[in-house]
Amino acid sequence: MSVEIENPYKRKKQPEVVRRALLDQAARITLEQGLSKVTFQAVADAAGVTKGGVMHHFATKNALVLEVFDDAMAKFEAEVEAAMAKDPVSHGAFTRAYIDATISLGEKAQEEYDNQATLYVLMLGDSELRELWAQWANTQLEKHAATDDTETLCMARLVADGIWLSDFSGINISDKKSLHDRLIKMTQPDFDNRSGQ
Amino acid sequence: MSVEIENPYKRKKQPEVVRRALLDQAARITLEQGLSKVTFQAVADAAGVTKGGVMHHFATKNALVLEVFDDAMAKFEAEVEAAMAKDPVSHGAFTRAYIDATISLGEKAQEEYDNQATLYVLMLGDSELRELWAQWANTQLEKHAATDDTETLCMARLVADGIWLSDFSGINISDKKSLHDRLIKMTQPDFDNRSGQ
DNA sequence: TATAAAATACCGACCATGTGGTTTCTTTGC
DNA sequence: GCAAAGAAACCACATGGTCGGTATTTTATA
Repeated sequence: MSVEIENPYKRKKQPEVVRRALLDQAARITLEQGLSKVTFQAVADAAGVTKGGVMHHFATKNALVLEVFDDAMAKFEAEVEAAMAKDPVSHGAFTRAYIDATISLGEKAQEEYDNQATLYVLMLGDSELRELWAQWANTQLEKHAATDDTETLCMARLVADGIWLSDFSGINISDKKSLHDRLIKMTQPDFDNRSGQ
Repeated sequence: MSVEIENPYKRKKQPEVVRRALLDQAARITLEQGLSKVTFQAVADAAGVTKGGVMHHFATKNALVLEVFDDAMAKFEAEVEAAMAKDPVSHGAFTRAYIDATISLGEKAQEEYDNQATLYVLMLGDSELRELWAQWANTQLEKHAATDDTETLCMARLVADGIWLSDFSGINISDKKSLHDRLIKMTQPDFDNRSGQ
């Protein structure tokens, strides 16, 4: 029953949990305060470990940021693939999934930090990450060229990106839901035929 | 462009030229290496003055960055207004101008593209600047509500933003020119009537 | 199964460097 | 002469990174 200070070394070792926390906190700080505020100290404090602890998991800051980015990209990819799996229509399936993964409507779980925003903020601030992103995106486009290569579909994806940008910077969009529905309609197989360009 | 390095103290004093060089170099570094590399030292070196010289013009780093941003925003605004002035059609004039100011086609001067990119990179990395940008954009939207408030026009602008994003990150867009033309068509007064949504 | 050894997880003191910022001084131009 | 332009030396401090220590967990071995 003594009030002795616990020996900090005696804390339970749970590398996976700590590692996860470090990535999450680093992502949160990136989003809320910008990449420059993602310091070993800040991440360590946020995750409840010491700087040394962080550096045990991530040798350099670059490595840390890279892993945060990879993590975000993996989540994004998973989200897209999950959405595609549920889509019965093949034409435009990738585009629909991309749109839904990119645009955050009210219904989307907001409690988790915004994964897409982390992704974009990181890549826009670092040319190396930008290349990784471009590589991923271009690969995806090639992969789904058979079903998602029309100009209309490309445009729909670009609108989604634009919406994210507007949202993030705080620019008003009058009716996002309506716009979203319109985008989805644009991805229907017969859209380009039934309505003029 | 950059001020020549002559014997210190003996160089002619040209505060306006130096100031301009500082803003330009800071913008260039922002674009090429990211906001974190914009240090007094780096800007000073690039412009051929000393750190003290930079700080004579810009008391703090925030002030420097803010002025770079203001500068870029002013240039963007000027570009938009110039384009609008030349447009005989009122409906969608702002949107057309916005599109042309945002998308960099071959014919467009590199400077202007760089300016736009600087704007976005800065604001995406700093929440304070983001607010400034949102404020400007929202004001513009209000101002041109009479001529540019339809969902189609909003969408066209969002595509333009999306194109910039793709361009900047290096994602392939098959036929940008064609897309651009399509966007411009979307801004015609009778677009929403003559072709289905 | 017991135990020693090796590997891992994490702490905490330390260091070198670059940063934003201050101050003082010299030069120029009116 | 005097204010502005700019140089140059300086400072405090946060940062990325190193290093050696300590506790826990896993693995090897008997």
